[in-house]
Amino acid sequence: MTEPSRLRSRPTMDDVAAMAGVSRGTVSRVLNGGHNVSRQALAAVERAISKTGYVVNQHARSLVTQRSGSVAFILSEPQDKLFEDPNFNNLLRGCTQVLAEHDITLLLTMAATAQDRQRIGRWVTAGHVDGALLVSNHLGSPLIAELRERGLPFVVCGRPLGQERDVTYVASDDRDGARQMTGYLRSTGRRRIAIITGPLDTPGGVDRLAGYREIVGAGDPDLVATGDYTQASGEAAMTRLLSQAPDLDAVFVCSDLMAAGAITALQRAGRRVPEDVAVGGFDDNRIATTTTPLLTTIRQPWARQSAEMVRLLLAHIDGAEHAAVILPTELVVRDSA
Amino acid sequence: MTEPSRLRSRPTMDDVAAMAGVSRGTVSRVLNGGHNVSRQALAAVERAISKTGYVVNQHARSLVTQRSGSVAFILSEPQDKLFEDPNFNNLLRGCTQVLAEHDITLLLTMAATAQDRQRIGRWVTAGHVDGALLVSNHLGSPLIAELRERGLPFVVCGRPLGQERDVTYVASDDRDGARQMTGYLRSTGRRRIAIITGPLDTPGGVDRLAGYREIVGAGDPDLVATGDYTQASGEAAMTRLLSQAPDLDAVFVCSDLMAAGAITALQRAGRRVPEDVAVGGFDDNRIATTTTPLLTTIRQPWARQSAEMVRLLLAHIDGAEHAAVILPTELVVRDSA
DNA sequence: CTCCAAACTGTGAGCGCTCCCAACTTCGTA
DNA sequence: TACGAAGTTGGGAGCGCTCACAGTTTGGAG
Repeated sequence: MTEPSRLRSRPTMDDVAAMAGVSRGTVSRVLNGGHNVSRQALAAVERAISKTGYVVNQHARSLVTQRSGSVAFILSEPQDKLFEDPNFNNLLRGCTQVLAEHDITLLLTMAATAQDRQRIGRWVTAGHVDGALLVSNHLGSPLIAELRERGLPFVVCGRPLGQERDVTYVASDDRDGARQMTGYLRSTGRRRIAIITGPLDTPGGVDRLAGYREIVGAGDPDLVATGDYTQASGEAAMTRLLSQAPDLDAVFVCSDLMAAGAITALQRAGRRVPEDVAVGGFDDNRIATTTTPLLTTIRQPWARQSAEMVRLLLAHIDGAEHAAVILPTELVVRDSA
Repeated sequence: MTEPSRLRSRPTMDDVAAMAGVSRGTVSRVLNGGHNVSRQALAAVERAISKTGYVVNQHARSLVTQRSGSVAFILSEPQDKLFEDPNFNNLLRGCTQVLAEHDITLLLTMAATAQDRQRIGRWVTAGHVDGALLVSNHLGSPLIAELRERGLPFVVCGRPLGQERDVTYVASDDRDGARQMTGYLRSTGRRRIAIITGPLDTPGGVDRLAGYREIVGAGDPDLVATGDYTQASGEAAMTRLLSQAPDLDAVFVCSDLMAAGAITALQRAGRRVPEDVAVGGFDDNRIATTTTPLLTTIRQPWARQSAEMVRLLLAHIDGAEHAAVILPTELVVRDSA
């Protein structure tokens, strides 16, 4: 039997203190900013730290500070979608970066099943994280209630349908974005404007549909199809629309990824984009500039979104009240409409 | 000033013990399997736990057990690639699942920059995790040396080029897979077989190229191009090959994602697949069944790969010796070759 | 009825750290 | 010369838990 490596016990503050010829207290002060420590004590401690290879024991520290120095990024979405959708990418990158500036680590966890959710609920409450960023919550997601009950600070990305009261969230103005796009399509002379929505139990699903309806009115049900934000679903939905309403001359697709799929379907059906059918997307992520033609879309401010989420979370951890932030969206005109 | 929620102190074991009318020790026993606890004590404690909403404080527990109950999944790859590549998805899902069976949480962290790596190095050593799964390591990745020095158990996914000694890793048999595919292409009568390799500082890059060369010999340098596993790079590499060697009649593309790009490039150049040019991929992930034509490829055993990685990591945490596991690959014939 | 093993329970020590307070230096100034 | 302020230092208490060990109860065998 070899000695398990984790038992080869790491140096503690006392070891460092002894080597530096100072007390534990002084070492602690050095570790926490070095205030009120003399020049030579500081130097001695730093030398001892690098000689011993000392690293603070986070569990001991957290036990007393009641802070872990990490926050969770909780995704409640089947993994496939996560990995296909560039928006998550943008959001994750943004949050990681902003948090790193505060020296806080972001931990990504996935809650695909009810069992996962339970494990994560216990996990976050056990003190592993100081707060959580909740992404991709469908209507009635039990995670919100669970976290609230457990008293963990959290911020939701997107409007938490039916649970807006007393939760902090950051959303982009989906409804207005949809209005802008639909209005733009109409302003270019299109009259049979279809829509491919996201899942109707997500804010991006219902709010963008609502914005669209504000412009076109109740409209023709044959002009409405629903996807699940994946490229394949966009393609399928477009095919469906084409058979339901062959005379459509524009389509507002509620995500760029689905729009890419829709363009594929249109072209396969022999329709020219934008001559025969104008296509508008939503998101303005990487994929919008790789389609042929380039996608006219609504820009979501991902960087601001991440920054706001982190800001609100940190504020919330420090005891701030609940807040909701709605970020403006912007029409980006390219070639597809 | 409101009271920060984290200070609204959670119930402790003593609270539970008091309510249940037992001692701290008995509560601890219940929490850790419930052995040697009388029926009524167990019931009383469980009632008290649910009434108080008690959740163990992981920091306190870890401080004494020296175990955190989580392991890190460390990705050293720019994020874009991560999110584009379905292989990571497969691997991540597999590992999460197997670890969950052991009630261990998987934490995903990304080490894109040198600064990230440093932060992660400190982070893992601070005791946040009991071990690490290292994914996508390029030649000379400093993370391996760093983790080894810090004494953290870890398992590498794929052969760690130049650092095979004393590190535990799980790889699939890249070389043999490449031999199988190249041999198959040749067996169907193809004579000008090109290759699009992965980056040559990764095991998948060099080993698959080596396998290819075992079959075709040193070959024509015009038949070799290198990509970075992204779809776009596959498309670009194929375009390059087509101009260097217009007479090629087959191409072995070292990842399915790149193969999808290559097919696009070929079709745009007016070559029929597989009639004019046969295309072989590598990975057999989701994308292989969405291309037209369906992709002939080499199956990597992702589920076994994840299971083996977790098994070895847990063993290593428990003090086992270093080990290397090579998993067999398998040819899957579909329509593209 | 006695005794011993087995089952169960309580308690103190201690994991490695931060925080606080008391004590001890220096100085500059009255 | 004396004295307070500011800077610096050491060390005790305690965060919430597990673990070892000692003590208590129970019950079956002798």
